[in-house]
Amino acid sequence: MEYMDILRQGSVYAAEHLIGWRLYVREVDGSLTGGVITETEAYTPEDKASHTHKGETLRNSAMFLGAGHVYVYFSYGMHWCMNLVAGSAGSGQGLLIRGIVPDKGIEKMRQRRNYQVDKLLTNGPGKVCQALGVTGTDNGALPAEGRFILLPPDGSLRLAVTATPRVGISRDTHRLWRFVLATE
DNA sequence: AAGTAGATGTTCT
DNA sequence: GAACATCTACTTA
Repeated sequence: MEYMDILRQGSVYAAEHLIGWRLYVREVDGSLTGGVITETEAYTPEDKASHTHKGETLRNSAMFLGAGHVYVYFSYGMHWCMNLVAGSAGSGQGLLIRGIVPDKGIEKMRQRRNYQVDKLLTNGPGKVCQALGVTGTDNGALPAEGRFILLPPDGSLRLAVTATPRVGISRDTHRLWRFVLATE
């Protein structure tokens, strides 16, 4: 399946089924930086923890652009976090990229992350954006425009996906909308 | 190994 | 003012 077909199914479906896919950013020199998506969280308008729960605002407007767009927001006054927008235009749903395992451009990520040990490079949503160089200027972008690239899982990988409660929220904590890749 | 505090800006009450 | 889809450094055991 194409990644767009997965995103169009909605954020919960996409958050689960994009685990194992590879997310890359194209650098200005043309090289790729990124890796395997290992952790995601889904958000929908019905969900009280979602930025879109109270409708469209200036900050969250990219979440209403429809499947395939990128929503980047500024978190806790310090960090950028990126989502892939899912569902149809106007539906206001997306999935937060919480973690990847780098497999391209690792040296660039180490520099951007101030030479953290590799295990800590991209194991959190703020860390992912810092390592990939994603900021507010990427808000509203489309992968089709070439800066973001999504590739299917490496066929040799055995994918075991686990659903858990989401991290860092205080409302609608009962939803099992965090998905992690359990490697074996 | 586990817990706490501090940084810091935007959004909402 | 308070809360916040976070991260790091520093404490205590």
